[in-house]
Amino acid sequence: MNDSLGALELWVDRLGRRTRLGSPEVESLLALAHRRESIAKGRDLVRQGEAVEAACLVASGTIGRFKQNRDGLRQLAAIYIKGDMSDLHSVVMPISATELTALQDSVVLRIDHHGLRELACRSPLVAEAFWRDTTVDANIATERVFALGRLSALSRIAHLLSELSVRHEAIGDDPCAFPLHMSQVHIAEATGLTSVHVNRMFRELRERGLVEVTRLGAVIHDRAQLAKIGQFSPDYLHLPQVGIERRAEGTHLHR
Amino acid sequence: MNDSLGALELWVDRLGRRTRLGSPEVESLLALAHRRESIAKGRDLVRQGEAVEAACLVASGTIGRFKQNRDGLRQLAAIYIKGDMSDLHSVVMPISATELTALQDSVVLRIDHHGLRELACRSPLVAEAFWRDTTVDANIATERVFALGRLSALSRIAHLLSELSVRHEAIGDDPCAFPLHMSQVHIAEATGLTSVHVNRMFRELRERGLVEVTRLGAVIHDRAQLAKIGQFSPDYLHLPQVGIERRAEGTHLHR
DNA sequence: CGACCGTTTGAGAATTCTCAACACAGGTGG
DNA sequence: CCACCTGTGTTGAGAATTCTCAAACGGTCG
Repeated sequence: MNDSLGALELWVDRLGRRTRLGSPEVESLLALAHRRESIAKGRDLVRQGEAVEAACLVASGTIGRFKQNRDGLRQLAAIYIKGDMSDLHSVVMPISATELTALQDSVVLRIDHHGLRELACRSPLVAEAFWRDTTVDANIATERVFALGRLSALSRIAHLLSELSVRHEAIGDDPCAFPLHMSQVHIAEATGLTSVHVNRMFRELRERGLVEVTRLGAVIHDRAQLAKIGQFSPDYLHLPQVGIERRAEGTHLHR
Repeated sequence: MNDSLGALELWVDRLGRRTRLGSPEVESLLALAHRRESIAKGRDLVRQGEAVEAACLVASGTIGRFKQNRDGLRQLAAIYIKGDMSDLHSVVMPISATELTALQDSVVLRIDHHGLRELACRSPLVAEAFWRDTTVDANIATERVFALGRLSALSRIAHLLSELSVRHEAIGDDPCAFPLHMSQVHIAEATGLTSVHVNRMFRELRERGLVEVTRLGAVIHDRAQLAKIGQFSPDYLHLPQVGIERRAEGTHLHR
């Protein structure tokens, strides 16, 4: 699905929407060397405390960022889908404080820090674009703090689904029917709940006619209501409608 | 204590520890123009959605970053003390997704984006230092996600106090007796609890002989035990060694 | 077929919240 | 100087949400 447009193009496109890059910069970003790598479900890309020398761009599947402690307590702190750089910040902080794990069979592109650094040093605009990209990531973390600290179980799930809906929309998927490459256990790890309770909340959402989550993905029937329950407002994602409108007028990417 | 050392010096000093800056860079950072501003308790420095043109460096008091929604639900997402830049990221993301509020009477230095940008454009090292600084901020947010999602009320509070202890230590305060310029309501807003429950947990911590929190500040009697309860390990702050180990020379504080 | 992973459901337990009341300090105006 | 008022901390009791433990089910894959 959507493989016509590569992950690198998606990522650079988004960088370019948030930062006005010149075409030489765009060219050199698109020309970044990378290694394609398949990661089986449950496998780690990066361990906690590990020093990395490349950043990971998600090409397919879903990558989760986990914070874990000795007791095995595990919290899913971020979810990355196609076109997301899961650890661009590793360029300036190579020792990972968290762990990156494939939530489903995935493909990532490893891009050496070296190349990224070089571009950033050569062009302040690129440096700015990188910094801005990781800042959006931080925004998402802050939003999650809000959700975990102040929302009920149902709302947290609604919030998460709303966010994923918008992010999928931004990469050309149907915002109301997108694949959810994660189990209910993963949703629980992301929302600070138990999988048992997540299951009950899914039922609640289903019975209210808002969302159906199956193995195949999420089908959202009432996006507005879902966003309302989840206290969700997409500003913090900085995905200006630009992307959405542009697509409406022409080539829809299929599916 | 450390009032001899200004906030700007503290901040630049920390930048320099995390990024190897040349002395011209350090000079120009220290020479950054700024406006000193007193903020009364409860007053906003920055509103949600507002476009800002300057970043705020905390000189005294405590500044909180809040995420709020229409219903008045309010979550404290970050706490800034002396020497912290509360919104360096505003340089690349001028429209604030959160709100900055003084938790106590505070003094901040407003530093125009213009000057910061200029330095970052002129020196890739400075750009890197800035990016790295905001990445630590993101690390803290991620850590908070972990605490909110996976820790009990008691642990969350222990975690927060442990973090504040280390951060105060890093700016020259006594790590076991530092001012807490926040009310129990603020602690509750930070930990996703009610102030009533925070109060009970404080009692629990007091009765266990671990911490005493009064209007004057926090007095930690058993730092190791507190860190253990809070599942706290200070790596993510990227502060340690330099400041601390210089004194203890080789001894690891926790673990 | 059997094993396994993920989902689903039930029932009781634990944590945390809500509501309510009171204490105590500091500041304000009479 | 006192009365009052507001903000903060403290405590109690019952209620609500979420967890834990336990069991069963269905699909998928070797």
